[in-house]
Formats: sequence, C-alpha cells, structure tokens
Amino acid sequence: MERTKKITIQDVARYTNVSVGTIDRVIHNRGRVSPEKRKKVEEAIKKLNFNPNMLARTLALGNQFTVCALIPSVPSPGHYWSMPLQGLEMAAAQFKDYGIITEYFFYDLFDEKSFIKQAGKIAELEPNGVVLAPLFLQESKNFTEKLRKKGIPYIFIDADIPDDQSLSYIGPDVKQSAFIAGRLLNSVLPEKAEILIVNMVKGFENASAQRRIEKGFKDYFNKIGQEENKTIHTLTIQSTQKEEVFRELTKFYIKYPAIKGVFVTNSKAFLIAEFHRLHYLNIRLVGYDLVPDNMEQMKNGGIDFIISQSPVQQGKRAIQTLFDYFVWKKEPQKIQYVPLDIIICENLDFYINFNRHSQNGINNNQ
Amino acid sequence: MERTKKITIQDVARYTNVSVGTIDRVIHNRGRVSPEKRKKVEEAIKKLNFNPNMLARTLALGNQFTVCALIPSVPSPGHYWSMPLQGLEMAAAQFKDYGIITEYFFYDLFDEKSFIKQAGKIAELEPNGVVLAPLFLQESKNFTEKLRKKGIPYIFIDADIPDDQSLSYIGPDVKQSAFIAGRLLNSVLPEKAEILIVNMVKGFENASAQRRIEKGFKDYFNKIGQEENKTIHTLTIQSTQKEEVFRELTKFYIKYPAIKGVFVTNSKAFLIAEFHRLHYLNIRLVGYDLVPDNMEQMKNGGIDFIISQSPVQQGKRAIQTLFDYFVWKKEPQKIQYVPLDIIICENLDFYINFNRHSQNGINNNQ
DNA sequence: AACAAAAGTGTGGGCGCACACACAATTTAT
DNA sequence: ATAAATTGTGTGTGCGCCCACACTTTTGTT
Repeated sequence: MERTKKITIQDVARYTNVSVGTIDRVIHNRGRVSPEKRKKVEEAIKKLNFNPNMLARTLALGNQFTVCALIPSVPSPGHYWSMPLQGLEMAAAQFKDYGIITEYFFYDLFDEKSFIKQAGKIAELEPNGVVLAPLFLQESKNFTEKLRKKGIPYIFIDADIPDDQSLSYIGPDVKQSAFIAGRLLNSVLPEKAEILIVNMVKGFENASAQRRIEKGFKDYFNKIGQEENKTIHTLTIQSTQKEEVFRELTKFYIKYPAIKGVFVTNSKAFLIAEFHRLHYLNIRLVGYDLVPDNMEQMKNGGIDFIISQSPVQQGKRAIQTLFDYFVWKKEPQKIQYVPLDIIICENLDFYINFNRHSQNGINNNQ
Repeated sequence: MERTKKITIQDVARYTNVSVGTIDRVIHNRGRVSPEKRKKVEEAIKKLNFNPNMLARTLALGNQFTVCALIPSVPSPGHYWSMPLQGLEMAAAQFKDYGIITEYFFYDLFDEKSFIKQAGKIAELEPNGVVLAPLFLQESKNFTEKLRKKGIPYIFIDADIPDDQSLSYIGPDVKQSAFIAGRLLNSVLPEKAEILIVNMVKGFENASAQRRIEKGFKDYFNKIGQEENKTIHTLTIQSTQKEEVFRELTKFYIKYPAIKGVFVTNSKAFLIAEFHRLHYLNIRLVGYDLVPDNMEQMKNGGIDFIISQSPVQQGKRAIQTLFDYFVWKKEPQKIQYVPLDIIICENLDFYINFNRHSQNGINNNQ
C-alpha cells in the first residue's frame, strides 16, 4: 500500500528553509534561535505533524542507565519470587537496546545479613536506579536512606514502606486484598461460622504487611455486619516447616474444632490444605499467590480461592517505570497498585499459560 | 558506575580481523563468506556475547508495515469496544517508531453492511496485516478469504472463527469463561435453585459464541453433578432495548417466579440488574465485561460477579503479535487465550485504575 | 592457457537524530 | 572607534547497523 511517508527533521528543515540544527534547537529549546524562525519551525512541526523518531534519538544519545534489582533469591524453580524476577527480566530485555542495563542482587528471605550485604554492593555500584522488595523493614530503611543521600531513585515492589520517599510503590493494596479474601471466604461459608487466620512468620520479614492483612480481613466482616455471626481466630506460627505447622494446627484444631474456613496470609496455604486432606477436614481455604504447591492443592480441591497479586507485572512495571523516568523524564505515580486476580480451579490454567509465553517485550527474539 | 561497554558489530570485526560487512553477512547468513572466517566470526560473537542493536537495525532497514484494525465503533465513551481500541492504540504508539503504522476502521455493531464496506476499504488498501473482530460470521469469512488470496495475514480478537486460517486468535476461551460463570453463580446459590440464562441478540452477531457459552454453562453443572438440583432455563431476547428487555423479563418471571440466579451471556447484565432492583427481586447475577453500566450495578449490589476478558490486553496483544511477526519473523501461537478476570465489588476499582494509566508502551510521552 | 564465472571481502553511503564546532551577524564593553 | 562577548545559524560527525557495489581471489570451462 502507499506508504504514509514519515516526516523527519529534514523535512521540517526543508519546509521552513532553515537547517536541521535550528530545528533541533527549537525541539530541545536550548535557545540560540531567533523568535521568527522559532515560530516558523514550531508551526511547521505542528502542520507537518512531526514527531522525532525515538529510535534514532536513543541511538544518537547513546546514554546508559544501570538499574539494580534487590529481591529474594529463588530457591526452587516455581518459587514465588521467580515471577517478579521473570517480569524484571522480560522488561530488561525489552529495554536493553535503549541503554537500560539491569543487574540482579539476590538475598536470602530468611537472612537479613544477606540483605545488608547485597544492599551494600548496590550502594557501592551507584547505579542510576534501584528496584527493591523491602521485606526487612529496618534494613530496607537504612538502605533507602543511603540511596536518598546519593540521589539514587528507588522503587518498591511487592511490599511498601509507607511514608518513605520512594519513586513509586508497585504492588498490591494489601488492605483491599484482605477484603477480597474476606468476601470470597464468606461467600462459601454458612451464615454462622468460625474462621481462622493463619500467619506464618519466619525470620524478620516485614510483618506490618501481615498485620495490615489481618486487620483488613476482620474489617471486612465488620463492614458487612457479620461480626456477630463469624468468630475469627488468629493463629501465628513461627515457622513454615511442615512438621512445625502441622503440630501447631493439630493443637489449634483440637481446641477449636468448629473452624469452617481458613485464611492464610502468605503463600503457604498449600500446607494447610495438606493438613486438611490428611485429616479429612472439610474446611474452606483461601490463600495468596499462584505457586505450584498452591496450584496443585487448588486442582484437587484443597484450596478454594487464591488471590494473586500480578507478580510478573510487578517486575515488568518496575523496570518500565524507571525506563520512563530516565528516558522520557516522566514522573511516575507514587502508588501503582496491581490487579488482584481471583483464581479458582476453573481459570487457573489461563493464568499459568498466559504469563509464561513472551508476554510482551520488544526484544524476545532469541 | 563503570559502564559495561556494549559491544557492537565493530568490536566483533576488530576482534576477528575482518570487515563489518563480513560480520553482517554471517549474522544474516546470506553466504559469500569463507568457512574459516564464518567460524571465526561465529565464535567471536559467542565469546563477546554480541547481540545486534535492534534500534540501529530497525533504523537502517527503515521498512514499514501497515496494519489495519477492523472493530466495532465506540458509540459512547465507556463502551466495551473502547477498551480493545485503547489497547490497540497503546501498542500502536509503542511500535510506531519501528515502522508499524496502524489504521482503524470502525463498523456498526448492528449493521453488517458497514462491516462489508469497511472490510472492502481494507482489502483495497492491501495492508501488511489485519486485526479484526469477526462479529459477523459470514461477512468475516468472506473477508478473510479475500485476505488469504492476497496473502495478507490477519488476527482475530474477541471472537474466533474456528478452523479459519488466521494467524492467531486472541481472546477468551468462551467455554471456560462459561464454566467460571457457572462456578461463581453456583457458589452463591442454595443447593436447589432455578437458574436463568439470558441471551440478548440484536442484528446478526456471531451467535455461535453465545451458543458455546450457553453450552459451557450447562456443562459445568453436569460436570459437578448438580444437574439434578439446578433447573436451567434460557431466555433469548431479540433486542438490547430496555423496554423490550423488561417486557420479556416480566413475561418470563411471571411464568417462572422461582428463579434464584441469572447468567447474562453478553455485557448487558446491568439491564437485568436494573429490572431486579425495580421489582425488588433478590436474584444473584453474573455477567460479562467491565463497562460503566455494569460497574455501577456491581457497586450497588445488583451484579454479583463480572467476568472480564482483558479487553485492553487483547488489543495490545494483537498489535504486539503482528509486530513480532513482521519485525522478528516470529510465528505466533495459533490461539492466545487471555486472562479471565473475576471482578467483584472489592477488586473492581483496581481493574479500572490499572488499565487506565500508561499501562506500558515505549512511547507514551506526549 | 586464456578467460569467464563465481566466491570472498572491504568500503561507503544512509537510516533520523543530537551535538560540537565553525563561522557570521549582532550586541555590548572599553 | 575597535575589541570582545554574545547570539544566531549551518555543517559535519557519529550512534550501530544494513546493503549495494567495487574489488580481489578462486574455481571452472573450452
């Protein structure tokens, strides 16, 4: 078909009888151009509908930006943190040719020392930007303070530290996610029922998130005026080890045998599901995150609902945001909540498949 | 920080003591290079980890691709089809500088003549690729046949024509979406209940999709062994006009006053919700698509679940797929199902907000 | 052997843009 | 008045890559 000739800076120059240099000057308005010509050029740009070719611009500028990502390591293939990582990598590939260089620093989810160590490395590198999952509260605060002093912008993913001067937070609205959990669990429970919230903590993870989840969950039942009908217990287990969890659960269920629904505030709902299955307990279960263990339990009916917080998106978005910030000088929104997907047995497969394949990415040709 | 010098074709040339021309020849293996040098170059590329800069390549090649999108027009701001369009536009902006030129052709959802007319225009233009929503079955078949003859690849979005030789289908798995609807409705219904499926058709839309939805919905109840407990009625209304719909509903509900749950197979669930509200009917309701009217009814409790089929994603994906096909010569998957999001009152806002803002897009800086 | 054809290789121009620099036309300072 | 600083403008080079073309060497043919 007849090609709509794309107009270049040269076309504008010819049209206005000035040199490309002048055009360039008015585009970047760095002065040195007479008012008349400037006006003529500006009009021509409008009239010809000229937009600079970003590829050429990027190529000509040739500047580079390094961004460091500080996230938990991925101990096993299907682990939760493989998903944000995947998103980061996809976006990194996409923007590679734009001069975005992405480096990854992994820390042990249960060892704040490793966090400090890796954070130190990043601080030393002095990158142009940082993406971090601030799972250790105090250590993260120390780190971001250092970054602030050096003038390095940083973005939180997955968990937030409110009131911190981060460039942006990209992750779930935890309170709302708890509301959803409440709603979902409530929908499959009888009018009157006892409910259990299970917290599992190990190490010194950013526990404020868990507390906010718990609160949101309870708030939901207040909000809908069900606080009379539903008794909500809380069980906090200082481990994610199966044996330990099972022991605590046994103890609890003996004491409170009337539990009809359970809400697990982290990605370990599958443990509870296993327990239920083992003891032939017919208890509704809601949990977080589309990890393989949870998917398996969902498929065989041990988990009723999974709330997924777009982990891949989070990674992608983070890089995207920094890219926009660096290259287009676009100030991001301070808070970027991601979709909270409700997963049930029936739509499970789509979420698995859709995110696997070359979701997007300019450059996924190898 | 010390910048990881990105290696170029020149570096490879210097390293291997051959000219860039030769390097270029082996990269695109278009022959004319002796076996020894070829080997040396290939090794060097591996060793130096050279990847060609896609920006430079695109710039140098300078070829253009026109893609035409044939979709329903957007009669009002919040209309369903504004969302796929939004996705198309976002992706179009993203790939503009890569030489992808996107043109839109709109047809009237209720007028197959307009479809034929617009399709004719596209055929005349002979673009490099086409994205179409094949809502008119026969007309679409005629169109794609013409495209096939001309060797123009095309992609279906939103609705599929099975067994057609399209490059790809990007849209929901309708059967599965109906399963989800069944599951959701069932979860909020008593053990024994009467259910109503409402079809609304106007004009000659691709009705096979609706039939597949209906079948999938019924299949779900068979699958879970509830066909005994649930009586499923079907009501087909030949209009989407409020008055007409209300009249038919009245007639139906008088005849079958025991209906406890309704499943609407298109995006007009809000009409049913209004009717229920008007007559103080406490009936559970499941429908499709996050259009403003539905959102409003969901907020005031008239709709329990909305299933959303990632409309924005569909548009984005379509352009992305053609881009990959043209520029990277990447053969797409024949079927690309999109996520089926389950929307409830509690997560509604996220879906609204998240898709509005610069979801992504290299080039959204103006 | 002589010469044509083919294979192998390097050079240079161009894609669209940014920017440094040279120079001309001012304006300002001395 | 002249030198100096300032403003206005054009030219040229390079970003990394692709490709047409000229050139050299090898191979094949009668």
